[in-house]
Amino acid sequence: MPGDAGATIKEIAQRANVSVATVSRVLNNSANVRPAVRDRVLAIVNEIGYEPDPIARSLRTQATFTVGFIIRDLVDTVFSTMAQGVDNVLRQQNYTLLLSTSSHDPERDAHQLATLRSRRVDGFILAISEESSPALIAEVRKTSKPIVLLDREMEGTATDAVLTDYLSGTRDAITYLKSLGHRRIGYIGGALTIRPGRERLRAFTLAMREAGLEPRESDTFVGSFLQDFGAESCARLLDQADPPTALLAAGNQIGVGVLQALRERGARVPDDLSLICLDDVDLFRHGNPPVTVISRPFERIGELAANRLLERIRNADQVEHQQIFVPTTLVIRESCQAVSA
Amino acid sequence: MPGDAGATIKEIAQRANVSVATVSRVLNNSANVRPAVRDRVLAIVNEIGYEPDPIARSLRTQATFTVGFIIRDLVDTVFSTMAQGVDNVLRQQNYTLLLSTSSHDPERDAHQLATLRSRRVDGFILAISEESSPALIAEVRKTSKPIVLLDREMEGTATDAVLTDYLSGTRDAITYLKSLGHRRIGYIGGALTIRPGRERLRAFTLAMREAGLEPRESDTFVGSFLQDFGAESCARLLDQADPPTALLAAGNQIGVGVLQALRERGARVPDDLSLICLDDVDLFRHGNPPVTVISRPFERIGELAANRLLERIRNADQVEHQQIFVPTTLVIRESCQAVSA
DNA sequence: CTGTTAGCGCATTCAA
DNA sequence: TTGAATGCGCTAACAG
Repeated sequence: MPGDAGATIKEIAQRANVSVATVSRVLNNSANVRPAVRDRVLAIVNEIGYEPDPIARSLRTQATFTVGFIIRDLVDTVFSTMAQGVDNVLRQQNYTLLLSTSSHDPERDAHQLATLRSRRVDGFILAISEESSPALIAEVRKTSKPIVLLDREMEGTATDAVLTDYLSGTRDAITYLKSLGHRRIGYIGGALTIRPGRERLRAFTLAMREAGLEPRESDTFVGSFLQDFGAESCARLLDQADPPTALLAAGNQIGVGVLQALRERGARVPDDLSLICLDDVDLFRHGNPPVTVISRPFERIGELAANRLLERIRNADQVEHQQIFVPTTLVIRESCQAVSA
Repeated sequence: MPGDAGATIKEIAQRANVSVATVSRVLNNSANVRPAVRDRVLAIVNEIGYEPDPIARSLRTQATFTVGFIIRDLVDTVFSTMAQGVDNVLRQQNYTLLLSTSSHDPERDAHQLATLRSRRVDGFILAISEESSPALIAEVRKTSKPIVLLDREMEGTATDAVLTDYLSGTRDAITYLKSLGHRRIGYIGGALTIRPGRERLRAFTLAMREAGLEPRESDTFVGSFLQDFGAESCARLLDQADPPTALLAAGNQIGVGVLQALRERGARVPDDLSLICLDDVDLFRHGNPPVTVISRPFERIGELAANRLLERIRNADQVEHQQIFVPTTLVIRESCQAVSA
């Protein structure tokens, strides 16, 4: 009897001897309903465990109480933890999360965005894989629903964003390394086609100069955020006749690759190379040695994005688009040491 | 003009000089429609980029092309990677994933299940945090939609399941340790209230006996899957006057806790303790030393579950409930060594 | 304060 | 092969 289909507003109305309109009113505790009637209806609702059909409701109201979230993948802890943050607030606010991954493919980003749009989600949180994909930008423009970008920037689109301030933590990292006597500091980072790639490099360069150090072109590698790139770049870095004494791996998978490369050639951290990684994940936190990292609160970032989105959904007439900045911090562990020479 | 709302079937009908019924027919390529008419309609559909409203469609058909997935959290790589697997197949089949976490709380499991049910998802994939929660069981029973359990068992519920065969890998692990000369092998595992807790312990015990070894009660710790429990148990294990020479950490977070405890007391792997962990995550794969693990294909498991669910959704009249078993394998790395004595 | 009515966009029965 | 009419379950005018 208590199958999925459930009772309808009509049955409640009959049982309570009122019209469906009245039932609807008490259900949406709107307008004026005589308390006696209200209670009577509510009693019946509870009795038969009535639940309004959100589909029918959505058809009428054009609101679905759902949020679409697109990320490149769920395997990377950084993204899945952000997703956890998003879910934390959505769940608490009775929104449902429609999650979908794009496999680092901007075409898929666009396609998933279209799909979620057709599903009439009330808003989007996007951590797309390519900021300047025309298909994607077109798709974003088609959407009239609010969008919050996660550490991304898209020119000419009306979006809010939660952005990481990489400079704060990077500056501390460079200062720290300098205090240990390091002068040559290498850098391995991802593609400049998304904000993290650009901004991390910019932060590094700026922090170096502020510290009176000039980053060398031969010590900085910019390519992809993937592990392989980290490994290759690290190998090339160390192949130099006179390699740097310290390295900033600007991406957690890059860091994994670096560790792998180091291990393969029997180089030891921090004895042979001082290492700082960006993004604090299990491997760095609990590794041997534990790796000093530039850290940011992934889960919190997801929560901020979700909160921002819900605010805008509820307050659609806002004009100003917000950018929320999240600072990074240096967490010192045991992967750096003073230069001996 | 190309807002979210979009055109309706009615507009198409007018433009094509046919009835809405006919448009609906070509859209669902059903029944008999004269080719000429069909082409005319399709042309207009393409021209104005019409997309049917899934909400309205769902209201009518009672199908939503959505799947609800409930897991305890997205932070643990094991779960988020399974979620990736689920998404892989759903996305490819034009289903949308409604994801929701329960924070290890069976009440929340039940609540989220109710929420997703009320959203009329076409089916569920569940990795709940407590198999015998009455609220949860009640909620599961209320559902007429198909359910696939992820490494869980619920008595008296009509569900399919994708189950891990822990014995295969565990047997190899014990055999391997025995071949290295180990006789005393410790075990740390999670609560017996969910299948992984029970089944891993059973596999361990069985494998030990098959190897002619008797697990000692003082060497086996069963409590929770969390890191803290792993750390505490490991400490207590090593506090023994004559501790075991090898340890099976039956859970990835437990393994993290073990590593942490080991590190804190300056114990080295594998010199002071041979270690095998269950579930292959970054920290073990790329740690120093890399940890020998019992491994299973997380992403594949998610895919299997999703495929199974879609099959059942499309073929609702199946009677037999399937259990799909996924084997585990031993991946030997560098965390075990032969006993010296 | 409450009931009647219309319609959200679509699929589907029944006639034609 | 096609069209007219009905209703999925609900909300929102509009009357009363």
